[in-house]
Amino acid sequence: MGERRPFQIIPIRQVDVYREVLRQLDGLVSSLRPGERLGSERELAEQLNVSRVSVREALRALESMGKVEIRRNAGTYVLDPNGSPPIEPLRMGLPVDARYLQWLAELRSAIETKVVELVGRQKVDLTPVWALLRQAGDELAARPGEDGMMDMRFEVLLARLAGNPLLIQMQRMVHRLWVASWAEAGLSPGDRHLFHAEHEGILEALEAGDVDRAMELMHDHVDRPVVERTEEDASR
Amino acid sequence: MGERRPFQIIPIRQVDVYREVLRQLDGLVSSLRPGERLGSERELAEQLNVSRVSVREALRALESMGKVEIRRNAGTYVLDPNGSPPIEPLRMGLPVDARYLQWLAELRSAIETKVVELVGRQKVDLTPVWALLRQAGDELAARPGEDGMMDMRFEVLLARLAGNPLLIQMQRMVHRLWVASWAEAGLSPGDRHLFHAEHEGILEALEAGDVDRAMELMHDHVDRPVVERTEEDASR
DNA sequence: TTGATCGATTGGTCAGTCCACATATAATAG
DNA sequence: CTATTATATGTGGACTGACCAATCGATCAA
Repeated sequence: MGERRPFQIIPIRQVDVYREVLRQLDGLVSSLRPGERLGSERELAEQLNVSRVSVREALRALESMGKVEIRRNAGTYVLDPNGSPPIEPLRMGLPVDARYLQWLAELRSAIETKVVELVGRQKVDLTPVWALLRQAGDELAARPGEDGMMDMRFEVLLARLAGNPLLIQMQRMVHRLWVASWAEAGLSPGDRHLFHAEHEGILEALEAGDVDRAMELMHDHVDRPVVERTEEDASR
Repeated sequence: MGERRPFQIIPIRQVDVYREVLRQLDGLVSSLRPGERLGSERELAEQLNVSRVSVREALRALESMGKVEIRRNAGTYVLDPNGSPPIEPLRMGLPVDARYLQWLAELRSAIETKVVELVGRQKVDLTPVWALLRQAGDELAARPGEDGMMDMRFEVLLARLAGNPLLIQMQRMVHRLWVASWAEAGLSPGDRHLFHAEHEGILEALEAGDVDRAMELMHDHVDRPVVERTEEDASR
């Protein structure tokens, strides 16, 4: 090659088609409301001037991110960003054993006590919680066997009153992990009558303005020793 | 159609190729160690007896889940499952303002106080933390301007001592959110000398066995009022 | 030994094709 | 007219075969 270079050689802008498609479709999804339908794969491909394959790969990525739902023969639809967050990032593929359940309980306790603290400090109106609790008491008397997810509903409502969306989201993740893990371990959810009584105790402490006591009660309510224990947990 | 039906018609089991490929590749990834290479797309496709397209879609999903890294012209490699978890599920696209930073601080406080509590209750050896703190003090004296991520390193080490992987993972997520948010808001990280002193205070309380005081110190250390405030935060 | 070259491999992308299923529309039997 | 049945169309799912650009090694020449 000669040393004279009459033309300035500029590297061609290498667009990573897939990334770009993902970026644009992600933006499109954000601009749409939950339930709305994206164009068909063929439409999107044509508008973006890329092949259907690239669109499909991007949609798969969005799907695995939980942002979008792909319905066979029906189209792709935007999901509610507040709907059940993924728990894989937290789970980390750890085996569900007694130790794991203890870790989970500690996590729950960290969050729930914070919720109680925030609710207590802000002196919010607790009437809806009392209403929920009373309804739960009626259900408990009528159908003692039913599950009803009372524990969950109580704490979700409380977290909502705390007014911290990040805390709510985190609670959602931990709760999902919680139910999944207990189901996987095949353990019973516990004494619902005891739970109900403890809920009342926490609420009463909150109403009385005794935040510290409410936090302590919540801590004991959530972070109790796991009944079934494996062999290596003999100590302590 | 006649009412006589000599043949029993059984619906053919329609396997969803993509799901099945994803399932199997996910299992393969779990069985491999971080850094290991999956077979080439063509190999995997042949082994699974599916097309390259299906393999690629599954790999994209695994990639967006952070389980795998696809390197152009080089292959697909298993990622460290402990490496920086995704923060999208927590972030929820919320705007970063003073309120948001307050929420984040509350989340941090929930986790960090729990960490302190666990460390305190287990009476673990705090020598490595002291070592870290001393080193940080030296750095602080030598290069006061440097960042060094001390706050982070201190709390990560403490969380490790607490021995709860779920808590550690959650802390990772919140920390990533924390640094990202403060950077986005364009705020200064704060008085590093003060932080250092507070770290020492927390450690001293832990060493003295005063768990409650350590928790309180950590709470105040993390959940302090945000300096810059927006207009609508006049109240309170 | 050093440097250039060639070829095989790999992920990225594409066009085109076929399939199964769903929905809406049109045709038909009652 | 109604109700049922064909039919047409659109959708995501999957496959094939091909080409590209970058990378890495081996081979070959200076």
